[in-house]
Amino acid sequence: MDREQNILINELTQGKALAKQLRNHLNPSSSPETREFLVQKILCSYEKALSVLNYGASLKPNLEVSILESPCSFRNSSPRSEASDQDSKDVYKKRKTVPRWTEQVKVCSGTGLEGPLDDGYCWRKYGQKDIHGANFPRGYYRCTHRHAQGCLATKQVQRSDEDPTIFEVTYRGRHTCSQNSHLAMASTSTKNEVPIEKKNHHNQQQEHEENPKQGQEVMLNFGTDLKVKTEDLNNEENIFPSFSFPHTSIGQENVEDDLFSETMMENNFMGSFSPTFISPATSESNYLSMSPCNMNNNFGVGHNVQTPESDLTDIISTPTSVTNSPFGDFDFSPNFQFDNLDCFT
DNA sequence: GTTATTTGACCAGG
DNA sequence: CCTGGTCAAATAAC
Repeated sequence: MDREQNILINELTQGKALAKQLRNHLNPSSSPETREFLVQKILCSYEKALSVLNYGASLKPNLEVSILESPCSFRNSSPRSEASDQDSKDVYKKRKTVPRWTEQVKVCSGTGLEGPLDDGYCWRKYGQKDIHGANFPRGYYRCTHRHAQGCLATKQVQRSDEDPTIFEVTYRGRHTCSQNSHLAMASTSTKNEVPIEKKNHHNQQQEHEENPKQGQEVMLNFGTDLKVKTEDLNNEENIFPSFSFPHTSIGQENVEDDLFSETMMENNFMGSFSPTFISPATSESNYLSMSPCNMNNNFGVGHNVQTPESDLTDIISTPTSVTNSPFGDFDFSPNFQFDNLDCFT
C-alpha cells in the first residue's frame, strides 16, 4: 500500500509541476508541440494515479473507470468492439470459467516510450491466424511458463483494421507463474513480451505482422494508450442478472457472490494474483486507459482489472455505454480500499 | 546445444 | 463446411 501511495503522490506531484510548466508555456511564443507534450505528460500522471487507485477500487464490484483521453487518443479514441464481438461468439466454450478480457492498446511513441504491450509477462507465440474480416492476422500467445509452472494464461493480439496503431489484446486466464509482474516486474519493462520484433525488422510485409513491437510502428505516435475492456464469455450459464448498466455501481453485489465463489473455485490460480480483485461487476465495461508513462512503470499490468467469467457477450457487443460515455463514469473514487493492496506484495 | 517462432495441419463448434 | 483456436514439426535465433 505504501508503494501505491508513493506512486500516487509522486504522480500527482509531478502532474502539478507539469501543469505549472504548461502554464509557463501558455504564451504565444511557446510552441504548440511543447504544450501538447506537457499536456500529455500531465495526462500520463493523472492516468497513472488513477490506475493506482484503480487497483484498490477494483475490489469493488462495479468499478468502472473510463479514461479515454489519454495523450494519444486524440488521434482516434473511438473504442471499438468489433473484434470483441467476434470473439465473444467464437470463444471456445469447452474451457469454461476462464476469465477473459480485452485491452485495446494503442501504440504510440515519440516520448521515448518503449514498446507497447509489454505487460510484464513472458509470452510465447504458439500460433497465428488470419481472421476473416480482419486485415491483420491474429497472434496467439501463451505464457512461457506454461509447462514449467502450469501457467495457463494466454492472450491474443489482433491489430486493428482501421487504426494500425491499435492492438486489441485479449487475455485469457490468469498468470500463476511466479515470475510475473505485479508492480515491480513490469517496471523492468523494456523486456519485450513479443520478441518477434527482432525478426520483423527484416520483414517488409508488416501487414502480416500484427506485431505491435515493430520499431517503425512504435515511432508512429506518442505514448501508449491502453484501454482495458473486460468482457467475459465462457460462462453460458452465468449471465448477469443485472448488468444492464455498466455504470451502475449498485445492485450488483448480490451477483458478485455467485460469480465470485465460482470464480474462486474454478480459477484457483487467480489466488496467486489477488482474489480480492475478482469483481464480477467490473466485467461489463472496464475502461482503463494507460499512457506511455504508465507503461514505463509497472502499469502495463492491465490484467489487474479483474473480470469474472460471466457471459457478458451481449453487453459487450453493445458497448454503447462505454463508447458513448468515455469520460462519464468515475464512480470508483469513493470506493477505494487500499487495505487490499496488500495482496500485491 | 537450447529455446522461441513460423506455419500448415488438425480439431471443435456452429 | 467454414472459422477460430491449438498443436507440432520445421525452422530460426541465441
